[in-house]
Amino acid sequence: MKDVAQHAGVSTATVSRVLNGHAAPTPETRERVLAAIEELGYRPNALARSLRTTSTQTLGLVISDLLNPFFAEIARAVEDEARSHGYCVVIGNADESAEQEATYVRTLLDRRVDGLLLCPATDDPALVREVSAGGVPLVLLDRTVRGATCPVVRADGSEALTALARRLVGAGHSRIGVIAGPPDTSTGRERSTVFTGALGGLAQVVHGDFRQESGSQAAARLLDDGATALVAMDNLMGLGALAQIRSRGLRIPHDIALAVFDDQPWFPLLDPPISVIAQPTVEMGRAAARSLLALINGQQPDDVRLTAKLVLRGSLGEAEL
Amino acid sequence: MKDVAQHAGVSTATVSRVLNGHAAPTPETRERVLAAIEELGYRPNALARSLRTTSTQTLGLVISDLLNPFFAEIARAVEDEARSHGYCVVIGNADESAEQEATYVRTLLDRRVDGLLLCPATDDPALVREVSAGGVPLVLLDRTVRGATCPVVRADGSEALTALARRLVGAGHSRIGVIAGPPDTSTGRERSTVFTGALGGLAQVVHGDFRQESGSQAAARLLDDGATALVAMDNLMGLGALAQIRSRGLRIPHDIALAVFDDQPWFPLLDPPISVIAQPTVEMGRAAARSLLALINGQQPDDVRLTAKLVLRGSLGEAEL
DNA sequence: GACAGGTGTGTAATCGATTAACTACGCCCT
DNA sequence: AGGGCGTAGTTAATCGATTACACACCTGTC
Repeated sequence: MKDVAQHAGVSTATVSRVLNGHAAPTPETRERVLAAIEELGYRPNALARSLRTTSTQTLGLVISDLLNPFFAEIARAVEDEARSHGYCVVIGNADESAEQEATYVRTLLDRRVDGLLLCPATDDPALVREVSAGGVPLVLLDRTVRGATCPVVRADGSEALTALARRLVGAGHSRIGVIAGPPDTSTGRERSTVFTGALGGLAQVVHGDFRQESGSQAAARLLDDGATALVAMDNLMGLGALAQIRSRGLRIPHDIALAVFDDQPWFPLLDPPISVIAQPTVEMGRAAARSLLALINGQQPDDVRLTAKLVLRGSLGEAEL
Repeated sequence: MKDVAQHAGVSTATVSRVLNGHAAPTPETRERVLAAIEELGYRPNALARSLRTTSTQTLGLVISDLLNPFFAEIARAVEDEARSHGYCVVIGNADESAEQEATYVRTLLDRRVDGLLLCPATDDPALVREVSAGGVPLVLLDRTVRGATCPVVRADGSEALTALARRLVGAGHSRIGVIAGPPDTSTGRERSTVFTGALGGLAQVVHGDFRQESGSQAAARLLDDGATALVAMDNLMGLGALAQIRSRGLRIPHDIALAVFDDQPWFPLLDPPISVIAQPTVEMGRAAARSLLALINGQQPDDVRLTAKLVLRGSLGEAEL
């Protein structure tokens, strides 16, 4: 910057003013400064700027699992929304591990992100408290924690799950296997609670960890127990369940009915196409980014609840179409 | 930091030394400082530290498309490797757009990342030159650019593609549709060049843009032209091709043979399972991160070429099994 | 012609860390 | 006793920006 100033025959203050679009500098001064910047290929040091202004124009996003396409899509949406407001997003991948999540949250805070979006790996409010105590704007995404005091953006699957339950019961299924998420995550618990509630006593629940392998194992257990329908509460566990079904040579929907929470582009391509509960993923990401930006600007955004929708495609049997 | 120093009855210099594990401070001084840090919940400001040390312990990763599971997996691998060396990764998503890519690269440079990993959206070496001119360590990943002067990490699919070509010809296919990537990306061009070369004159090539929709359209065109086999040079275009095949009610492999470059967890679940050319995705990401870290440490890492493998599963017809 | 008021720039303090250079304090040896 | 030396800790410069305040200059008015 000093070089630029010297080159243009002005002080660094003036260079800074030109850079930040202050009203002060004369058009001709501005011209000279811009020429010097161009000539020297100068780019301002964002670290120094942020140190001085205490604003990084950066949002932190800590997601549960980058390999889960659901979260990848969320990340993409958050980023789009943030960019359109002049913010940049730093993504941290917690890999469904609470420690790694905490590490990332702290790293991001140390780098002074202006706000933080978090898809918490567990229910435990400790980390959320820590962030709030630091006074950093925080929005929870997809999942919540016990006694959360910050805005939460999530999808509500109750209606869709109830409709799904009704349909399965109506089709005569009496042993329905539920592949649920971890009981210490809000989505893991809530989805299966709502669903099993709607099923009366017909459900058998096995908890997985939102990963393919656990879905496969859970499906194995449920199939061994004589389930005639499986519902996976997450796309990766759904993938695992499918693999298990295939490896046993079972046919959908003839031998086993299947539905999955969270849609993926390849579900319609299976034979039969898989029925799903589709979440408004992109809208969730955008809404979360918007809430966070509002919070940063001193507003108090409300929680956002978007509704998930049941999409029937054939994997539940003739009855559904 | 000043507060901590005061609290512990020492100067900020001593606090800094304790923080950075210098030999100087007495065990008891260290103890007092740590106590003060604990008590005040002090966390050092990474911006200030980086400004002073000119090192951010951060790698930049600009990928072509976060929604492409191939790149998501790469990102995950890069991050793992970086973390194990004490580095943090900032991901930028270029969405296959050269401008957005340039924007991200500049943003990351402005934030003084210690090094940059780039999956270039196009062949154009301009951006690479800009980075190199700035003296920032740079490694290209998956794709290269014309006249690249920096280390490149990629998968070599030549053998697999040649084997695939031989097999298709051997099975009697004479109109083979190739759904290639954009001609201005190295992977887009090279894969189809190698493959069509190995096919003699039997190939018809349509270029897509590494997205699902383009794969679908390309497949439509090729099927209209009477192709009996389709090969998609990327998993998303493969997904599109599959959708097109399904929507026409064609059966694999009876009506049309299909193979896809780049494996995905759900390909084996289709009926029939899709034959693919599998890339060592995780190893690519790790290798790229390692090369970049070596570059940062002043070494001169070689280019890395990992080999992709043909995996036959049934979608090419009886002949293959 | 002096003076208020406005405008464009420069000076220097500041953000929160790191670190070179220096000081103060023992301790040992002659 | 005094000089040399090693060690623990302090002072102050520095990284590269922003910005409050001061200053110089110009214009218009009485």
